[in-house]
Amino acid sequence: MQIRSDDRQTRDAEIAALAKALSHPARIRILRMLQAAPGCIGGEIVEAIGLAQSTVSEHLRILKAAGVISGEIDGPRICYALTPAALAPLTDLISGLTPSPAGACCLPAAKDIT
Amino acid sequence: MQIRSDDRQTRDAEIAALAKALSHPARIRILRMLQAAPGCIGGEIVEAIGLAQSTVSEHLRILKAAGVISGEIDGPRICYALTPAALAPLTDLISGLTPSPAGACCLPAAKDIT
DNA sequence: CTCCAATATCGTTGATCGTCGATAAGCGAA
DNA sequence: TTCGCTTATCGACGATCAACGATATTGGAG
Repeated sequence: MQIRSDDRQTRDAEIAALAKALSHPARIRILRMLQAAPGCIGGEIVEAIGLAQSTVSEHLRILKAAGVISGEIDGPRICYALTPAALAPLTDLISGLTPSPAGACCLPAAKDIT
Repeated sequence: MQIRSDDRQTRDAEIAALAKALSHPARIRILRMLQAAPGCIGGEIVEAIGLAQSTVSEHLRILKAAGVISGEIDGPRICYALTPAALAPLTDLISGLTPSPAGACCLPAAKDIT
């Protein structure tokens, strides 16, 4: 068994899955809303987003599946909270990217263009 | 004039677009490959990814459209370089997310469960 | 118990995505 | 010029996504 390559592939897929969870404006909005509202939030999100209740519920499900938010039952409603620690693999990748090795690309000859 | 709300919507969409650019394992792989290879890279990506040349070209186009990479023409081939500064809006959002206000959710009564 | 409010789930429809093969375009070499 | 190599573009197909309305489920109030 190839634990090594499987690990690399798995991590790429995991990071891509996290990015996909953030790849919709409505979900970005939800995250910002939860960040701004320290209190309990339930169906207020539905009103603020302006989409159908079932659609917002689906977005919340996606965010919850990615581990970015968590839902706690509070009577008839559900209280969502941010758990951004789940984004660590994504932020680790991004922070590891360095702008560019300057002239490391394409060798000396390429500079003649200027 | 609601420059404010338009700005917010636009920024959410921009952030979502950046996340979407990172939402595929092959594109994550390409970024890691460019990070690891300081020299010029062309069709080597195609071989390493294991997908069709046209598919890889499409992934490169998406990354370039998002501003995450840049392509410099070097004779018949193209040299790609990382430009991760374009990810700033995304990282700014993520770094602004705080884990959770602890018991700020669902008011005092909710604590009885324990 | 019944009723009401909040949330989740189901089924569908239109749009977008990922992938491929085939083909075109650009550029250096001979 | 023509030849060969590298990259981009063009359909086309299947899969996934986003959105909705309608319906089920859950839990408190009366």
